[in-house]
Amino acid sequence: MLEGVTLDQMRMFTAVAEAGSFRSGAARLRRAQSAVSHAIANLEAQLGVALFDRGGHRPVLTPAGRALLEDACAILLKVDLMRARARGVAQGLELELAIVVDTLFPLPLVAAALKDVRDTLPSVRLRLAVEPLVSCLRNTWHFDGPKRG
Amino acid sequence: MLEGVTLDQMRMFTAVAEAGSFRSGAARLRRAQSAVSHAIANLEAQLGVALFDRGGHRPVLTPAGRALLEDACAILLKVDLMRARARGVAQGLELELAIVVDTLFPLPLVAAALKDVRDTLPSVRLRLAVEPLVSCLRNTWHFDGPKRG
DNA sequence: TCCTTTTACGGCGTTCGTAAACATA
DNA sequence: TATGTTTACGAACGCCGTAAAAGGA
Repeated sequence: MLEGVTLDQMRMFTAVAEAGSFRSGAARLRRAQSAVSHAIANLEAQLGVALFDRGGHRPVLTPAGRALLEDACAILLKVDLMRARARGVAQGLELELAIVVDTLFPLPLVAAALKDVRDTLPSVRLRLAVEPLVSCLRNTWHFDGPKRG
Repeated sequence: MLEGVTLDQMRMFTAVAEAGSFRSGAARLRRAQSAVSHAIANLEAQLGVALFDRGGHRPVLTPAGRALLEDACAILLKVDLMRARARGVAQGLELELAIVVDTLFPLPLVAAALKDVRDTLPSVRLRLAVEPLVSCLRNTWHFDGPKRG
């Protein structure tokens, strides 16, 4: 409690912000309201900022809260991405991203995008095909999400 | 311990990776070696990946460890940035970033970078000076890390 | 009066530290 | 043998949940 913003605190924070109240935020995380209340209070103490305005019946984000909410969301997103990459590496299952672009689409944009993907997710194997758009409908296979286990 | 990667674990992880050993990593964080050992073991269990290869006398990063280390560093960086922004907002103290670039450096790049900074950190006041590089050495002040407290 | 948040208190889990056992060059 | 990591065990700290109190509409 002396040095430490926590990922759990951020999860509580985003849940409350999205749900609109401590109660529903707590319900979303299957936690008691008191736990959420404590966590948010601690987070506010850590940051030295009031995240919510408790003036009214429902808590409403302060300007600081709005700004910091973006940070929290971005951080949680990155954590999920890290876990996802770890799962991929752990299972040895090389995720594959197959992309088919029309011959008319500006290739440099695709190249730049793929480079970003490669930098962010080195474990993902990329495959690029440039074809007239009609053939896409015949050649691409159906994709319904990653298989588990 | 069933669901939760922790920021503390990531701090331990990066400290060990940078220091080159559990012992020196622990020393850097003012913690006992056992604490670091436990934390890293838990992190590995959470991610389902071996982060270090304990074959030799010194632990060495596995390929997965190298990849995930980048994620951890990026996350910790974002957390620090969030805390910094919170401090700025809390104290009302407008942080100021003074940048001096050589006259030969392509200005559009600087402009783009400053725009990004402005988008990410609206509370930071930016100041840009374009000067011949020699004057930098006289005008910039010494920087030896963030002050604490 | 109803709904929501905060506070009090007790239990539980996790983490940390000291110290001994183990492995490697 | 010396350096460094893991394991064992005891203690402390923090978090969560139940329940009662306080604040708005």
